[in-house]
Amino acid sequence: MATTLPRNADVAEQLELLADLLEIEGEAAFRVLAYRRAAQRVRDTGGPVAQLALDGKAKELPGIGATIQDKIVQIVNTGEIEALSKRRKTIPPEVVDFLRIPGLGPKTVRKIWQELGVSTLAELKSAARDQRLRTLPGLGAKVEENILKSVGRKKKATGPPRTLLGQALPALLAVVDVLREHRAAERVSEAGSARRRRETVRDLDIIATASDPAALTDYFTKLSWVAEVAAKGPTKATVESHEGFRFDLRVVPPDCYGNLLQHFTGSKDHNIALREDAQRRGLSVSEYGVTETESGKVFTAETEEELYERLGYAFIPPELRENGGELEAARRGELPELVETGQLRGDLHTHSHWSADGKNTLVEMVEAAGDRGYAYYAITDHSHYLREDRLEAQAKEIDRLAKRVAPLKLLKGVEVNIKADGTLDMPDELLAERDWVVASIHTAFQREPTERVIAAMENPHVDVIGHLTGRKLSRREPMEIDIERVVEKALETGTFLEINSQPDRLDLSDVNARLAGEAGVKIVVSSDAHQLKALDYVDFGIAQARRGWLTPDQIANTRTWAQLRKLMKK
DNA sequence: GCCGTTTTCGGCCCGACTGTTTTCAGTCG
Repeated sequence: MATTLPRNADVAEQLELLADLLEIEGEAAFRVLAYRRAAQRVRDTGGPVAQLALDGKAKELPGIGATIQDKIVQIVNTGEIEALSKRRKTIPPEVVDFLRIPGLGPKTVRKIWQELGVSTLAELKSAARDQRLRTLPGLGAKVEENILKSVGRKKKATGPPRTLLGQALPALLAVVDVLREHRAAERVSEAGSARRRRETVRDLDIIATASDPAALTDYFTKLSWVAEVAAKGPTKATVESHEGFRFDLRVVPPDCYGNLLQHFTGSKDHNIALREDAQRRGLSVSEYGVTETESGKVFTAETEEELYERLGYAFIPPELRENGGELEAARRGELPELVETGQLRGDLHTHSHWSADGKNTLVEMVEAAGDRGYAYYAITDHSHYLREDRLEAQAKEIDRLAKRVAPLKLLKGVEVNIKADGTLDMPDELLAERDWVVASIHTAFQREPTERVIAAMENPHVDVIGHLTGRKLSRREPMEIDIERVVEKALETGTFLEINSQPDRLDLSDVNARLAGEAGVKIVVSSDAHQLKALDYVDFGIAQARRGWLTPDQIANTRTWAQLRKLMKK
């Protein structure tokens, strides 16, 4: 029954929990790692892995073998992996939560649980308060202090929340600028998941070379906005800002800046795969250089390009470094030429004061679009604010403005709502008068969203589906959209799919964007701007497209309007 | 548990920091 298949996120969650439980049991580290890797692979896969497992094809995914495939089938059949059910009976549920406390790893958790019989967070707290933890070898006052501090703060127990890239990146780049001003600083760059432009980030990573690393590290920990210094050494420090951002700084000598930047940009999975591959070739890779195991000879790189070349790869753009096949592609010289922000010729999803939630007037928005150098610009105010005479009034204003802003081509668009029953809330004859139609779901997210989207795509006037899954990062889960059926219908009908650039949407996700792109669906990158500065959000949308391996050819609005029209329905 | 231009068995990334220690295990990224 296709409708009851577990989602990839659910499968991954079970694999991760099993890994945690095995680790607490003291299982061999590599088996634990195998489950974690499999979980990550499931998360990064576009289509339903449960279906692949049923078809016996899940084991073709890297990191998933026959054993884990069987366990995924168990989830389909009984709802849970057997080995997981079994261990749940012996390990108290809250003991797993101990792992979320900073400084507590599996070894320590196991010791506390087994030797002191502590099995809930409340018991853990009182054991710390009563100074009973320090009776265990290897544990002292500091651990107790740490537990008392973290257990009280509920949020901390699950780690700091992930922040939207759209909020974190400006803060990160500002700190980078401040560090560049220091006399000891030579080169400073953002790194980590923010440099890879992941949609949300946790730690904000900065790397640097410096004439005096200790001085720069020290300066970093003493900046005025630092609320807490979590770790500090001569070449590495971690601090937390008052806003709650965690910044990591790491400093190395200038001649291995390329090695460091590559190392600290990650992802972890990319680096592990790269190092395993290097090791098979007799090379050991670290942030300081590439060492030939035999001779002990060390190769350092001032740039990432040199480093990847030394290891036998084409340069891999940061957005692709997720161990999603980029290493193999780079080895063969088959990486895609990724789309860039400057290649967008127009914005095809924008709002003005004609939408009640639009913050700027039509004139202001259009002039800003002109300043960006766009060739075309679609005004797609919400359909429900354009009832009766308002629609005509808005159209007239666009017409007047169009003459003034030529050669910028203004498109009379609309964002039409897909209603709960799958029909659109603007009649076809009015849609037909519009140059560009975005159809989106804004309500009744549980009501058969796939069927409704498919119905919308069958409408000959609908050009693109807006923010397909309706997710709001860290606020609203995506709708249960069957992406493969949507992709199939998009190809059949010639409907585009949007990458919505709003920092809390970024919808399509990177995984879905890649899936759609590979299938041949054309993607539109749009700002969905409701105010002037939101026009810049396309930078995030383009980053998302790059993370989806998309080339300019796959992005419809890298084309001229004349070229784009030829791709549209009929 | 997974995987293979040295292997279907025997390996499995690498280094920094912390706390508790007199040389290191555990944790973290």
